[in-house]
Amino acid sequence: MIQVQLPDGSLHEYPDETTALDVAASIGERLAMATVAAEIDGTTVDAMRPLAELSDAEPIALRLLTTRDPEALGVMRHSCAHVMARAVMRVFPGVQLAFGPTIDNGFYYDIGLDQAIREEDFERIEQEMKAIVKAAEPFERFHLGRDEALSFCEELDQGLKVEHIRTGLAEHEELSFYRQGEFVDLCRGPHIPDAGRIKSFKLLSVAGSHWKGDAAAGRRLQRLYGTAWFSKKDQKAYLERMEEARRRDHRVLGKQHGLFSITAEVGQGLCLWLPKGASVRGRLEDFIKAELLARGYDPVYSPHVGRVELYETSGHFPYYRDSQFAPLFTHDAGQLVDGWIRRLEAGALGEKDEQALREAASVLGCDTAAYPLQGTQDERVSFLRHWELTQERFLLKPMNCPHHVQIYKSQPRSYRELPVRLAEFGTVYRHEQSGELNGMLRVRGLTQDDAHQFCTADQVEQEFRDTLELVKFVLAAVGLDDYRVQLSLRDSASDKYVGSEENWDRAESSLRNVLEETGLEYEECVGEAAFYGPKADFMVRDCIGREWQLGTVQLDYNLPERFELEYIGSDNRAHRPVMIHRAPFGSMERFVGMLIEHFAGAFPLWLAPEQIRVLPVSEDRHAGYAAQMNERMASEGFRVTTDLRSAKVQSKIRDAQLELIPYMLVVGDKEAAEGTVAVRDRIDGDLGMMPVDEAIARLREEADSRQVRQVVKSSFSAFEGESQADHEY
RNA sequence: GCUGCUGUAGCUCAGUGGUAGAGCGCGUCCUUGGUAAGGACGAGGUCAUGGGUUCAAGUCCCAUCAGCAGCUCCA
Repeated sequence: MIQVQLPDGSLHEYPDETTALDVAASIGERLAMATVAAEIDGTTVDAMRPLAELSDAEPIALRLLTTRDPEALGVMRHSCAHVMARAVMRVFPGVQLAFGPTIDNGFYYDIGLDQAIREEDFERIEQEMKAIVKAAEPFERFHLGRDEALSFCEELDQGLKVEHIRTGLAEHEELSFYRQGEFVDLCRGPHIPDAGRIKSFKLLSVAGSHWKGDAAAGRRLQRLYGTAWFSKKDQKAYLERMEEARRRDHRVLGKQHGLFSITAEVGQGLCLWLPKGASVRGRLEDFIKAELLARGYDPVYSPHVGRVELYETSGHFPYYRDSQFAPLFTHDAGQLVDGWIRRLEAGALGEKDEQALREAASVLGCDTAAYPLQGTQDERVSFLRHWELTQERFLLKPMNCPHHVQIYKSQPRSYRELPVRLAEFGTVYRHEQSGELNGMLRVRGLTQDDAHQFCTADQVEQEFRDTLELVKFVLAAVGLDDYRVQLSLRDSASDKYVGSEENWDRAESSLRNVLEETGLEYEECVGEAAFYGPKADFMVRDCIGREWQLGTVQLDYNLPERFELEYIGSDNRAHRPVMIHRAPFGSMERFVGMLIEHFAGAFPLWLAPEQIRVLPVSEDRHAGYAAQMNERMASEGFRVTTDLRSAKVQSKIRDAQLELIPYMLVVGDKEAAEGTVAVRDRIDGDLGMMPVDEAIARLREEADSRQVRQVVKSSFSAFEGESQADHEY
């Protein structure tokens, strides 16, 4: 007999072979039906395995995982991945199984297959999956020793599994498998008792991947993504959420509403801010700038390029070379010599090529007569470097700090003027891998809302507190109030960090103190800090629950050292300041991209590129009064246009609604006669006629208080079918 | 960067090796209207680019460029 303790504390006795499923059945049939897996000693396990096999504890603390538990969802999805793999093997011969894990909201399975699986094939695979689910065959676990397991996988012709046992699982003496009908997979589990527990699933996409994530090895796999749920309703809600996210895609909305443009003509990852997008950005920048001034920042400007030496000193140029635009040389031979050095250093230069480079450099005007062709690699590199140092080399700046450091150094600093806070909307260029580019969210030219604070170690805490307040204030202005902070700390066991132990301790506890004191949700990530200092990243949740990593605050003990920054302390001696990098919103590109998705393109009044549209009822009779209203609104500081097309007012309203203009002023005979306007709100519709002054007061109040109204539609039903625009925003 | 998919009018997309299409938008004209689509006519294309196969290529093949999804990366 075994003793089992349930979460309510009750103790029960069961025969030796009892499984979690048996326990559930002993409590009730419906519970057994709903039981998907079990939790013993905090780990999720198969419900169909004998409990005695899983734990030696007396009693065994058992928690049944039912369709209500999130852990159960993961188990079921993993089983669904097996079902999918089984179905794929039925449809396509010669499938090599790789890995099929659970991910957020679903699962995937990586498979090797010569033939490309296309979305058109999903239907057939899903049909097979349905048949498998309907047959509701059990998942059966069994174990094999290493040798048996290897020959078993070889028999099954699953070469990737063989390799995985040999490499990834080299230390496992015994390997577990799950059998479901004709399908057997090397797998740690756990799984659901039988396939019938999968109530709803759908294949979502297929994409390329690599064996063990190693692209260099060049072993391509196909990754099939799917989702699965315990009810059709949950799945439908999930798919609707996905659809909602897709509908908000800033790349689509940005094009539709003329906010920004990224084209091949201009260059990959290089964003053009169209007038309307520039307007939104301008409002945000003005707003942030005003805040910075109020908080004691000094705005500065710096050029878009800087001498390479700056970034060599900072250490970034060599380290991030691959993700930077190539340096600019004023000498024709610059690029050539640069490539030459890199080839030498990589040891990838043959004698013949070296001779050719020498001649070419000479043709381009670099005197290589004294080049030590017979010398060591170091001697040759140093000859070239010496020449390079006599040349001007520039870099499109990949970050603003070196320039700001130079501004700090432009005069001697006293402790009395600290902290020095230098702020700039600084545009930087990074040559991101082409596959990483994504609309405005990942670009190659971006403008950071950057600032560098130079302060003493005891000022760090206050500076961090101020930055948090700034972030809070600005995020509130755009209706974002759900965010958390990821605090990255050092791993005290490692010695890769610069800066004194004492400074780190002090800084880390300062950051933690401030976070505690603000009551912000935060998590500590030990070992995630940069080598030069701890950092705090802001994770913001938008109105449909997606999390965005926006800004960051980073302490830096490295650059002050490398650039030999100093200030004169009260003791009349030189001290090294601490430097704080902070870009609370990351980049304007990313922030505005996120806002487009957050607002689904419908910006609040204070940010809307076009705030008001005047709609004359009759184009020829009311054009004069409309022009008068337009002028009045413009003189009150609103961004306003007038729709002078000879269309019906209904049609003009429809267009303005679809263009997400916050307010429409309908003007006709009545309004012209009485000096009023009929106000239509994008959200609430017709507000009726009112005196112009009242309309102005109302809109001004909304804009000045930066009110954010109706960020998200509560119901998704409006998006179904063709009538998607009905009363939408 | 790697893998897969895609590239046709300003936008969204049809298009079977044999004459280039639709809806929306745009222009002109008619219409002058009261809170989500008035009507007629019209313009608009080197089918991403460059090669190839073929009597014939938007369609098939190769390369390049770009986009999308994923992988890998992100100071």
